[in-house]
Amino acid sequence: MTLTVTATDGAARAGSFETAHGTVHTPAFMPVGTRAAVKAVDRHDLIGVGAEIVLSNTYHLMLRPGADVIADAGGLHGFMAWDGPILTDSGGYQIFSLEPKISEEAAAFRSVYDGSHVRLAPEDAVSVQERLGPDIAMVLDVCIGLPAPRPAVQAAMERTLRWAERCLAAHRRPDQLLFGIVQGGIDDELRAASARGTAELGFPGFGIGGLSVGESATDRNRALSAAVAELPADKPRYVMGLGDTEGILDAIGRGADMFDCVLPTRLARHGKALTSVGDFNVKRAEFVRSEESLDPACSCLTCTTYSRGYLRHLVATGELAAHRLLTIHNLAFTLGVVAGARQAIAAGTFDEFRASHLTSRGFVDVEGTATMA
RNA sequence: GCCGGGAUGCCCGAGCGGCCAAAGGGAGCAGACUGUAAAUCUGCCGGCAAUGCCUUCGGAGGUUCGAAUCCUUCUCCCGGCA
Repeated sequence: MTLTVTATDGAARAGSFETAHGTVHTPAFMPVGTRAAVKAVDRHDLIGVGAEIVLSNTYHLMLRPGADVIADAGGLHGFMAWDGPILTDSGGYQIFSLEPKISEEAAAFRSVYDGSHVRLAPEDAVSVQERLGPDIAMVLDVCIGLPAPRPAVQAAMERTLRWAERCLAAHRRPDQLLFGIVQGGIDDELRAASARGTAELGFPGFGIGGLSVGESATDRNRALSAAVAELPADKPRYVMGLGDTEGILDAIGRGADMFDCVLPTRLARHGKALTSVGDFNVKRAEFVRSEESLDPACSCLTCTTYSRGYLRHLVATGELAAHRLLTIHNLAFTLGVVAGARQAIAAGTFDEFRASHLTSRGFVDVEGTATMA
């Protein structure tokens, strides 16, 4: 599998690659549907908002409803009625968020659903994902939070590399792409070594993980550059878990192609709207009688139909429609920025696009990193 | 008309002589959230020249070193009986 680069602008690039369920155009943002559902919305909403590929999760789905249930339902595509590309995370993020006991052999989790013991070895992550049937599976990596002492970061990175080999050896499905994952914290040398080692294994695509876990934007961008420099140009580079639009544009400017993040959907459920002129809490009393849309520059379902005053009311009263409507908008906003970047790269105006995005949202560029003004 | 219950901060509501500017909710305000244990969490929330002072617990008066808490009375609510 190859990423077809159709345009470049500096280090930024636009292109596409093929999966068993269709083409992914890059840069791409993937809404997160951890449990085979993007919270508060459904496939029609996702299509309406311009999502091309969605993400789901190995750990959660193997527990509920179980990989075999999903396999029997026609895989994730059949189960969740999404016939476009799907990527599943391997459970590596849960190694960070749920802090299982971890050995060279496997991660030993407690189920968040019933407390039972759950063992997840790299080979299990692969076989579960083969049963789930996403177009793209991820290797099981060891994601650690930052800041962390260098020896711990190095150990996680090296184990990730060993696990990547095991995942690759266990991988059977030819119709499924298995991406490797680069670790290494914010240490340039570790990042470079991780990227080199992962690239040598010959994956069709590469996750850059272990970022947006506590480090500064400056450090993240440096680590990103260090990783990208060692990755092949003809394979997609997926920055895992990065979702603020400033961070995404910083990463696109450094050659990243894919992103996913719960931020737009979670913020929506928490009543916060992302807009072209900055983010705000929709519940604010000042919007009680507002007839404006959330974002005058947005053409999503929510913005073309409902007023801020109405949305404020829905959020304030806890109406479930607020979750869907704000989720639709925040996804449309984020996907819109990425689509805008794609067009700007094609037009050779990526820097201007990024600069105007930062300015209107109240950010400034500090040595290549978006920083709040 | 009689008997009984009640009136607490923006709202609901605890407190029932000092540890009360007064629990707890809600509302309001602010903040967090980044490969989802998250429709979640945190802080503020009478006023001020502010390690202290001032004004608050229906109104007025009283008892007490000290009252949101006890007494008298007034007003208004609620329940029962006429």
